[in-house]
Amino acid sequence: MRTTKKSKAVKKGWRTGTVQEFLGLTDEEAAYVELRHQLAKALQELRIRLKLTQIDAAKRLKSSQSRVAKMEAADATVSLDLLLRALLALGASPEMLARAMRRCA
Amino acid sequence: MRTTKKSKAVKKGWRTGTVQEFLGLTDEEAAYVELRHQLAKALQELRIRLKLTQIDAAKRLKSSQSRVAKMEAADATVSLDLLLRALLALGASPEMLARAMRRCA
DNA sequence: TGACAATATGTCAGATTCGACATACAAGCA
DNA sequence: TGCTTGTATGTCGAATCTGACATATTGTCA
Repeated sequence: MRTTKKSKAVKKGWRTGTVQEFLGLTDEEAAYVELRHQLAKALQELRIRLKLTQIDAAKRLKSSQSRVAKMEAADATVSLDLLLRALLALGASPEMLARAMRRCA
Repeated sequence: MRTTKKSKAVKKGWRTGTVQEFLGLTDEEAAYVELRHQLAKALQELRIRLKLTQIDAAKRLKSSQSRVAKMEAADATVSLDLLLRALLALGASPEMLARAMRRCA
């Protein structure tokens, strides 16, 4: 939760804390979840930049529209493995992946 | 194959070409394989830096020694998913992951 | 409003990956 | 040489992940 959002919430009397605290996640688990979200976002951005629909993307990935939607939503049934392979298949450079990872820090 | 190695090989009359060419891999497939290897290497380096045996590491990862060995060998039965979770569990920072990715480029 | 295109969600059988175990191999030391 | 410790490899039942399909939701334009 960003600080700005948090302080506003505090003023309004909300109980605060990170999602991590709320769910009782360890640091690795939190990092893992964050990583998935960053990669999912990167995938969506890349697809849109390429002006592809999810169906177009699915064809390139030899997958289905529904799975592409789940990838972009970082659905629990989607592995990091699939996310990374999808990014590479759409032509993401290692640079791009590295940048996405950095965002997690 | 690094250029230095290649030129030496050429002098000795070896037929050359990348592993990628030889196996007929697409760019994404090659990148995927390279990524796995970089992460596997990073995992081993991290474990050794922490002065852990594979058995110690396995305990922290709630896995087994054999699987740790396979992770470090980038065995085909090990997913990127597992590799990344292992790295995070040993305390690798997103920075460290990003650096490993960069090495692929 | 209705019709259409894009995206999201639920489900499932088949494929892949998991931890665990057995066992083989390698290096160092008595 | 045998013994010990650390690592590598093969296998397997159970768990997870995948593509595909059906269907629901959302957004946009006439």
